[in-house]
Amino acid sequence: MESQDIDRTLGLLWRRTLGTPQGSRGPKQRATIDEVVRAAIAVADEEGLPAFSMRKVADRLGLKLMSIYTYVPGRSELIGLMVDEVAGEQELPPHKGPLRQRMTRVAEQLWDEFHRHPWLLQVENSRPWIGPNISDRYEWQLAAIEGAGFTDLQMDQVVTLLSGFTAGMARASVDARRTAERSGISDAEWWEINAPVLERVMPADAYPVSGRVGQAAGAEYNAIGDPERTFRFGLDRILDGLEQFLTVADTGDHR
Amino acid sequence: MESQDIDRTLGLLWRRTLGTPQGSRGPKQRATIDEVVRAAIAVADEEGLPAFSMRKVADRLGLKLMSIYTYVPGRSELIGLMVDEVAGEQELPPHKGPLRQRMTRVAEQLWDEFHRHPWLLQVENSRPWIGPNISDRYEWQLAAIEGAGFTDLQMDQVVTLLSGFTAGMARASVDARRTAERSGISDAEWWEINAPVLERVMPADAYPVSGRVGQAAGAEYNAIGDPERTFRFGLDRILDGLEQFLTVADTGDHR
DNA sequence: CCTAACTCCGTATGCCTTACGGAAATGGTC
DNA sequence: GACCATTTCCGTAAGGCATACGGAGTTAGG
Repeated sequence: MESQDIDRTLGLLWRRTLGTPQGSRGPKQRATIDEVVRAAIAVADEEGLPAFSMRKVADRLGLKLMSIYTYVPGRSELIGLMVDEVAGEQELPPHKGPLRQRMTRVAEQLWDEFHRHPWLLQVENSRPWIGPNISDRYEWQLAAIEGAGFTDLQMDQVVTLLSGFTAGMARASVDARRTAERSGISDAEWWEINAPVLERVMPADAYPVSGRVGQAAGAEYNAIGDPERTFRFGLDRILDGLEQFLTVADTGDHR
Repeated sequence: MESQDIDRTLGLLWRRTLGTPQGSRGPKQRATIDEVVRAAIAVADEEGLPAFSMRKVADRLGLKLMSIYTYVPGRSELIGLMVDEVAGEQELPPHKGPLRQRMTRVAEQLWDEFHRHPWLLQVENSRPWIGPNISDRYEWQLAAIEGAGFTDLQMDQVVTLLSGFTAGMARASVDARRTAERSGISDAEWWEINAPVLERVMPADAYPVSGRVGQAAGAEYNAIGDPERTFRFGLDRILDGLEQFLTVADTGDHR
């Protein structure tokens, strides 16, 4: 990655603040950066990130492949723009109500976003771009727990805890949904093929606990698991733990 | 995906149980499936999953590209074999000690595995393969909390909670490490390029809470965050929440 | 000894990103 | 009004990828 690309991408991320630096000479662009980003998001929404390609973005805009590179430096930078863009879709209303409700909203908001744009879970962000919507949301997430009794350091850890957990559960949920919708071989067919081998290879007594638990899960919901319910269960436990942490800190056990 | 590929891959996964069905006619294979899987893991360990290719696996074994396809049906099936293989690296010792310690070990084991094989976090498992090592580990994870007072359904949810959370935190940790080791542009250079733009675009008063929290984090550790410490903090809160759940259930408040 | 079955692999197809350079359009400047 | 620097759009090509197909050579069962 070239340093000028970093500069350029930052400029694109903050384009609403910085304005679009239009060199005035040449022909007008036939599309706008916003259209490119929106088209890219549409492609990713429909086909997922592995099938997302520069060509498909170009096709959707009636442009030819290489023209896209006059709008964005490359594929990974475009994905950075997409991530910040969808982070701006949700409102960040002023926080009110008790702490637990606020934290719940933080988690739920991410949960919804991951389900609206499942490809977010496939983004490699070894060097995350710092864009306006990401920044606003982080500020909003921290504000949700401001004044609750956490230290500054702990505030960051709490937000990371909620985000990380939610991402993990959303991944399971989205994978399950993808599996159900999978073209090619249906879920039923897949199990039909798996069953004879697995029965042969997994005798009943080899997996006593998993066998029992799997049966309970299969009886309760009609699938391997119910991701939404698992998300709720885990979130409740985490919130319990956080509240307890604040109580204990309050009575002086925790510095 | 063809149904015969599913069958074949299941056979490969459970090859130690089922034995290797050797058609006896033709020439002997020059390598073994285990060698292929081990070579593939080595490639992924060194270069990550995006750079992982069938050609590199072949090169490492002194075979030509297309020969790999006589061992495994394709790339995604090979990855399935790799996942199960590394799941078998860790011992699953009998559980002892208090519940909290047992659950900690479950989380720590995954934490370690993700750090030993960071590419695990990049695997798309919309249809997860059920292999022997995955199955054994799941049984072991459930056994860790067997008899603690959870219902069968809740046992699955607890394991999912611990796994999902750990994966989320490990992702942050691994990404941070990758960033630090990134070739091309160093972390320092990256911030040097970012800083002037961000200062211009993020005035001090626009992000009061993030600004304060970011400063606290920067002062405490020398980076954006300390993933290991965040993992510990979150895990402790989760374990608190789970213990509290059991206590409350015990006194009859929860059905 | 013959031949079915199997391994190894060369070739080709059709994706992908992106470097490079050319043609055409546009607006500022003389 | 003419010129030209700048910019857009895009054709081409290089180099990567997975994998379908078929051929050559090897092996063991009949």
